[in-house]
Amino acid sequence: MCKKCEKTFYITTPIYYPSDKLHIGHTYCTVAADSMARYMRMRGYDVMFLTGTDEHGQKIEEKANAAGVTPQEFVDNIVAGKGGILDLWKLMNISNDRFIRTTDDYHVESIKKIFKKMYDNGDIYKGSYKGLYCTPCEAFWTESQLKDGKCPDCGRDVHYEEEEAYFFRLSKYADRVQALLETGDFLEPASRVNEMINNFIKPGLEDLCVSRTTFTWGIPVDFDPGHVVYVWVDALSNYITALGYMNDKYDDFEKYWPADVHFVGKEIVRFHSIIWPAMLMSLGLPMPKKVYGHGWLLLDGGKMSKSKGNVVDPVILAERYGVDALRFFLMREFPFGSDGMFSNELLISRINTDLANSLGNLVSRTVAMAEKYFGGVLPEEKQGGEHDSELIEAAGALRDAYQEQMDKYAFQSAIAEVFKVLARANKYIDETEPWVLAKDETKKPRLAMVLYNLLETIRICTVLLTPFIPDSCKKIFEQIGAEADITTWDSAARFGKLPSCASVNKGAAIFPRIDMAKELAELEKAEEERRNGSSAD
RNA sequence: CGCGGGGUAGAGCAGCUGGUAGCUCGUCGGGCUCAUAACCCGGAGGUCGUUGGUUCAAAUCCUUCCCCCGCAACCA
Repeated sequence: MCKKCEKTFYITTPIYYPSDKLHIGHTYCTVAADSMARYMRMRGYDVMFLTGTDEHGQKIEEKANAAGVTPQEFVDNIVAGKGGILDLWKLMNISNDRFIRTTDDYHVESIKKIFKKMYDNGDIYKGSYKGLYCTPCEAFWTESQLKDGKCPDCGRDVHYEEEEAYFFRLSKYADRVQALLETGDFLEPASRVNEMINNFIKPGLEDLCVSRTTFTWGIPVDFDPGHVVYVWVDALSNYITALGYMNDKYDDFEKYWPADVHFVGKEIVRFHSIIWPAMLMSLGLPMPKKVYGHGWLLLDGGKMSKSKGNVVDPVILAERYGVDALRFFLMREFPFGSDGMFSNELLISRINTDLANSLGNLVSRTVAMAEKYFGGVLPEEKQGGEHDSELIEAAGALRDAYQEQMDKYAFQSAIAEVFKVLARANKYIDETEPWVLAKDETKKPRLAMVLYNLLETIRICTVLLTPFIPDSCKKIFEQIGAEADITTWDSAARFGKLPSCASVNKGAAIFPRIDMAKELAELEKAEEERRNGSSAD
């Protein structure tokens, strides 16, 4: 197939703000995007999976000053330094095709041109920003933000001030943005649409201030160097600059744009569903096909935040339980569109129940029986029997049910479908009682059939779990003796792909059980040490 | 009355285009012994936040109030 005829799929995560180490919430979003990307690759799509970092802005500048380094040095360390963001994604087995940093030369070059183009279009104009200003905090506040008439940050007096600034004519695009939000399934989940329309569109969209003069860590406005470009204009554009829009670094814009989906946290839905479309309208570009606002992981009912000190560190969990176990938990436990409660107890419980008991143990007992009763290679002669059809039908219908959920980004439901079939397989063992069959030489053909059916069911389930837990699935394929050509998406549609004389290779337990009580205690200690350690440097 | 989401078994959730309340975990009892103290079967446990209404029938539709969370304000 020629390059142009290939089906493409472009998926993005937000570009994260490297003012500090990333936590489990960022990991959640990135793992979701990674799982989707792997799924679409398996489906045969030419996938572009982009993630990156949003490195400009006042907060970074302040953090760098406090640390006594330049802003560039500061972000370099957090992004590319030891234990930084790149390392985290490597650890989490993230398969992104590109990684964009907003300090990359090509991006900076593009932003200047994008800003200029919008200006030339008449969509950016010079005006003045008026408001109540707190001098020590260098921040504007609105009347409603004030606490007792004082700065909500430092509690000091504020005063009225005007500052020269550039504005983007967001108001001009209000109707078109509203139409976009109201038609089709541009923004999901649907509940977010009402939120956007009621909160922002209906009250009237005001033009957006898109330049700053109070700090310098940003991309300078080409034609007015005292100003730097507002970080959101800078950041949102990453989705097109990373494809080579208005730069020479890449040349895939025509191929991949518009994006198939932007995964974003619910707090930045507004930027992606209102401001970003308006910017694209101004640039005369097509709209992304979908913005998906996922939920948050909450701790004890509250938001995870650095100031609360209740941030969950994905590195500790991945190192302790395995990357796949953590990836699996995140995708299996929470409905993607809504918030979910995170706890270590829940994590361990899920790993034990699903990965160790249901899946791992099923593989283990099946492979062990194949070794024990047949020396690891099933005989040619087989005999069907009671209970077979139900299992075969369940496994045969699984791919369609799974696909339906995946295509809706309902990862939790897709995985649940797989585990229904795994549970059916465990039940099948009880029904057919292979250990009884093994005692009767004349029943060997029946026994061989039973084990074959189990191996096939495991194979199909494992293919479908591959996007979520790729490394573990590879190990399972090795154990059940599945060659690469029967680990594909197509192969998951049909029961009976394993060679009749399937041969197995028993290995170590893929998902060992975790001792809940012991681990909870040790985890707490590890996180405690982490906190103390990081506050010291 | 700023807007949005939610309050369903001990915990976490589904059901919400109305028709005797379901899933996972936990718990209790039983079965099995191939397997990672795993697997299979069964039981107990809920007046579905509150008030009033519509209906033959309400977790589901309308209404009152209470509570939690989020957004608005650069935390995924």
